[in-house]
Amino acid sequence: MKTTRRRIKAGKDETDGRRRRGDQARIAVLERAMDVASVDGFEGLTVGSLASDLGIGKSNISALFGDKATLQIKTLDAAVGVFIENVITPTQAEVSPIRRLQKVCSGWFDYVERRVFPGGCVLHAAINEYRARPGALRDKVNNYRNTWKALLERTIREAQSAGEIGIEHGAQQLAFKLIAFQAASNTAALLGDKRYFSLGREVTEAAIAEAANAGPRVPSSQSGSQAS
Amino acid sequence: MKTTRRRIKAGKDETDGRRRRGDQARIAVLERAMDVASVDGFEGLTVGSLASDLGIGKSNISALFGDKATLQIKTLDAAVGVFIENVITPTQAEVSPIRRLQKVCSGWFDYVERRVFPGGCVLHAAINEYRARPGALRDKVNNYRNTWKALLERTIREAQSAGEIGIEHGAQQLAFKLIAFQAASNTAALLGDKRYFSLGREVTEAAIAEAANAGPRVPSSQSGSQAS
DNA sequence: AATATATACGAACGATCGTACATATATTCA
DNA sequence: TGAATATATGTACGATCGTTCGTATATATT
Repeated sequence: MKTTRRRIKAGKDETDGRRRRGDQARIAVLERAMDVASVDGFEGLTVGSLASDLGIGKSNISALFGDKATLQIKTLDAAVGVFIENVITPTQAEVSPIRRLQKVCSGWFDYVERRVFPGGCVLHAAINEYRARPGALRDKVNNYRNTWKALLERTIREAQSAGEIGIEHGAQQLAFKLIAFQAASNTAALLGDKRYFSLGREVTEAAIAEAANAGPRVPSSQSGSQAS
Repeated sequence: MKTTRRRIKAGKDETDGRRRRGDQARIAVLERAMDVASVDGFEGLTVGSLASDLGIGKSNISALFGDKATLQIKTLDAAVGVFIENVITPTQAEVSPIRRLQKVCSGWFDYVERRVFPGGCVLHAAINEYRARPGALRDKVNNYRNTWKALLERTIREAQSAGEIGIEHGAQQLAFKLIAFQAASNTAALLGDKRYFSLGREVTEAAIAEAANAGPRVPSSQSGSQAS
């Protein structure tokens, strides 16, 4: 089931039986590593526990990936690939920029709610783990974050060019809000705060709808003001 | 300098020289542990590096705190104490609920910008580290998060009762937005994204001002449809 | 002065960490 | 066929992990 939920496509050398075997072994390691990293962090990855989880030897993992730093990088790349495949790719067919924006946002909430990764959004996991730690992984995470930022901002600007969103709304500002709602919803989901998670969905839709000045208000939102 | 920036008050037994000595030693350890935890996480705390940083023996730390789990808990408690002292306490004198809300929010941004902790807001650090990891620390972190949530929501409701904010605005919804802006601003600050950090300040002020329907617009953007 | 308590130190333990090395097996290529 | 390549295994190494033990020092209590 996890195998059908996501899949890393095998490498090019599908003719060479040796590399095919190795690629499948690497994929198996990465599938497990992504789940572990999303929960315990990329620094929480250990060759030993990974090997015992998969029933193989530590030295095999070392042989497949070289050293641990490479394993972490490959795991991050693979995880972002899964993120793209689950959140971004399904929305590219939509021609209307604002509807593409709506779809990619609602798709993000679905992706978290479906627990594609047991630790929630792997991008937020990586960002928060390396936000204050210099190194190659932080640079890589920062690049991925900037890519996600750019995608949202570009889509918003396209919607402005298409007249779907008034130009008086700052694209950066709306993108910031959407990213902020995602960050808070991610932790809310994992901490079991269902109310705040669904609030994240609501205010996200409302923010987009408000930018498109045909926007309906957020549904009164005053659904009983009890705290948790 | 850091010593003046924050300070853990010594224990009760100030008469007993032994306990006074031990309390100061514990404080020294915790001061360092808080900084490390805010950057490398509470799981990144190690007795060995902590001891060598402070020029003392590992066994001394063990003797002072018992085991590592206790050290982590004490570090979290101390860090939250610093958070409260820096963000919450200075605002309690303000009688107007909405101005108290404004102050506590702008105080949070100051606290992150001043790097009271080198890793940014220690509460967000802890939340993201333990969001998916069962255990005593996660429960503790969740309680602290709920306390912060409750403080914001309560202040908003008090502002509503005082007529400073219309009751048509959901207290939970506004609190969610403020917390979300904080989460995104925290990572932005630490990743060097100054633009997004200042955007966090702006949209926070705008969200509060908009709730108070006397709210001025956020400069040049976020205008148009004023909320009901 | 004698006893008790709490902090400090140093050495050592078993466990796990990442890594290296020698070796075996599977697959390809000449 | 034999040589070359890539994956797999097992063992071992040094480093660091958290923790324990015995002991020394400082302070308090009697």
